[in-house]
Amino acid sequence: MLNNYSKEDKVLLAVDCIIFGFDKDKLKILLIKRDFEPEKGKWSLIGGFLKKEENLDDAANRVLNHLTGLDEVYLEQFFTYSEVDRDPEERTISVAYYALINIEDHDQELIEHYSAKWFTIDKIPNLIFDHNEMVDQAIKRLQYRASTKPIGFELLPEKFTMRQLQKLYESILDTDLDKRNFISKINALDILIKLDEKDMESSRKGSYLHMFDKEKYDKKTHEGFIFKI
Amino acid sequence: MLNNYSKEDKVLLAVDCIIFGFDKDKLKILLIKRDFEPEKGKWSLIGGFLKKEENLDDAANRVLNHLTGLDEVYLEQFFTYSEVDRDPEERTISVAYYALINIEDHDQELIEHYSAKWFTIDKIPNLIFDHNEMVDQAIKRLQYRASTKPIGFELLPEKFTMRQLQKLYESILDTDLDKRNFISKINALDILIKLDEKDMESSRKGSYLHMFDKEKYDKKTHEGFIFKI
DNA sequence: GCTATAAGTGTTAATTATACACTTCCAAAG
DNA sequence: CTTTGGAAGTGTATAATTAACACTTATAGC
Repeated sequence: MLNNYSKEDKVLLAVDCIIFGFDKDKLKILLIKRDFEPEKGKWSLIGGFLKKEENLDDAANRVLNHLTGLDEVYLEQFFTYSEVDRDPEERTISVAYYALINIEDHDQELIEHYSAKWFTIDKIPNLIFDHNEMVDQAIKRLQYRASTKPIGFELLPEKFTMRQLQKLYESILDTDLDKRNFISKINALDILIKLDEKDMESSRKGSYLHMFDKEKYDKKTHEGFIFKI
Repeated sequence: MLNNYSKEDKVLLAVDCIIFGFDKDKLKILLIKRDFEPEKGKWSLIGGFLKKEENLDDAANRVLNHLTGLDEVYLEQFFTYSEVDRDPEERTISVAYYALINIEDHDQELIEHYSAKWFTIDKIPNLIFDHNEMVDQAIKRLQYRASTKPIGFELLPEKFTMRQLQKLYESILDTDLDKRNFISKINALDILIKLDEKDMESSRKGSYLHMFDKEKYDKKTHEGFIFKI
């Protein structure tokens, strides 16, 4: 193809994906053992190359679906990494995304097939290339986003207890929260449905289950409501 | 070159740059009349293609320096645009940056040479491709960043009045601020140096000039201080 | 029926944000 | 010399939000 741009350099464009999951009371990310060179055998984010006929969101979804079997997952692009030597094999620019998944949902067989493993975010191993930097930035972005949009629910089962929600925010924000203050803040938002059902796993008394009321949230947002934790 | 990646598609990677300036009491951006096809003659952001031997920050700096003659300008990458047909000429992915410059500083001749023009942000014309979307997102990112980091000063001359600073934040945040509340907030931050010098342009009484005390800000930040407006 | 354990629940104090109006200064006009 | 116009500069009171804090309740398991 000959056109106005034809003398310009082309590059490989990858997407890399930080997959967050929330297990009991820990925020975790899913990593794979890389099975090809360079850096074969090292821990890595999942990634793949952008194809001609797709945009970056599509590519990130495709890559994520390969590993987890999941579709329609929350994904947010957050930064593009471009150091000249970041990949020793060949000049590659990588667009980083993070994904939020319900850790109970993904395809266990696929995970094993890729030798993937969950790591708590305070014990991330050394990763290839600039992937550790990507993880750090993904956590920062997640902290900001989770404070301003109701995306935390993506990491929880459909029905969850207030305590689970609190633990989730504590692990995302890396801080301790006061139980009473947290609950009254959440209640003031008025975007949850409290069920009659109780979760009996965590205590003898049991703990009421809640659901995120997306319709109500959308309606309130439309009327000017701003989510803030 | 033959390697593990050799069957993957390559793409053109561009950088596009939203250049913000602050003129009197208006936030503006600098646009150029595009002088090549496609979309020749239409208003556009400045941009250019990534070269083999540079990273994206370098490319953005290069592109910005071409148009303004400026160097060491505040630049932040904020999003990568990848719709398949965003550029009708050829598949091009674009990484968007915004820049903050002191509007008095740039090279007037270069601006004229490129038929560039400043537009206030509430009167942006129709731009090529997805550039209007880029501008909208740049403004949002600037609003967030200016609330959490002392980057506003990049848009002002070295010496500025409190009123200029207030007008700047008003135009960035697109809101009115109370003069007394604003000043006491800024004073509470304790990161400005008040000079004995006055600016006599704007009133008969004159208005004290201030400077951003970067050293003090860095020291305070190191000690846990968090900038917040 | 006793016990151990997490769930659930309100009030007060402290901090932060908002609302609001008059005086001062000085160049320019007369 | 006096007057005037216009922006600069300044403080307090109220409202809203956030932070600190401890006891009772429910129930499964022994």
